[in-house]
Amino acid sequence: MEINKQKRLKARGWRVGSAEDFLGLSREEIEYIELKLLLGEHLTSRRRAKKLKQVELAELLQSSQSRVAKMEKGDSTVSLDLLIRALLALGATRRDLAGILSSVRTVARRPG
Amino acid sequence: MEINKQKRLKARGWRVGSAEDFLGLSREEIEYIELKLLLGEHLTSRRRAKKLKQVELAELLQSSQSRVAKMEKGDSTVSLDLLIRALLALGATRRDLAGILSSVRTVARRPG
DNA sequence: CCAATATATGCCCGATATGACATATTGCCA
DNA sequence: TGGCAATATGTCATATCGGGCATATATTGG
Repeated sequence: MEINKQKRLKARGWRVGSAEDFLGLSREEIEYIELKLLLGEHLTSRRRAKKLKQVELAELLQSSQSRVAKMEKGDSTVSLDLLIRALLALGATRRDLAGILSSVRTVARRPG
Repeated sequence: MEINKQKRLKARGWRVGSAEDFLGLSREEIEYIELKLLLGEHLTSRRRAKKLKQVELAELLQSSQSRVAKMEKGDSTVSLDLLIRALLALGATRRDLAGILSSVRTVARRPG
């Protein structure tokens, strides 16, 4: 687990601090978080592909711009449910979702 | 969409009745429900593969037998979140999940 | 066919996610 | 650099989810 990932996760609300340090996260927890980030990233690209702004997608989903922003960022207050329903609403099929899940998340990495 | 599926879905709490008939469900709604059923079925088989009873899995998940039963049946009060976390807790990886999603659900069918 | 065991269903109430709003931050282009 | 559009973040009330219990219904072994 590299430093960059740690930063990205710690950045948002993931209760990682205090007693239980980051490295104390169990495999499931990590996979779960990765899942969210992954789905969020794909939501962004699907939205962009349709030339929609967050506000417009929000309208489509009967939600709000702020919530869409949180979805795309994998905020801790957003459920997989919402994320998946959003993707479905943008036309993704079950197989598309499968493709997303099996894809490898590319994390920006500093040279060296 | 065959009769069997309709029955299975209507059986549980899916608000399908009254005004909006089953056929009125949108593609997303259908995919969403299928997703749950699919994940639920795989949860059952993973649990069985580990020779666990629902009570035992419940304990593992810090949940209750009744909730596990509902997960496995794709009850409407169960979120994808819970289902996926349960699968992760049983050792499934993101790729495993992807495999599940892309699999085709086999529905029992009467001969003839 | 009967117990015993496993699973399913219904309900309640406390926990958490959600939409909405206000506001801050970023990104873009002249 | 300024100014505007887009996105991000914080907070709150309400709606929905989740654990737990009671009980009904399967399923299994004798």
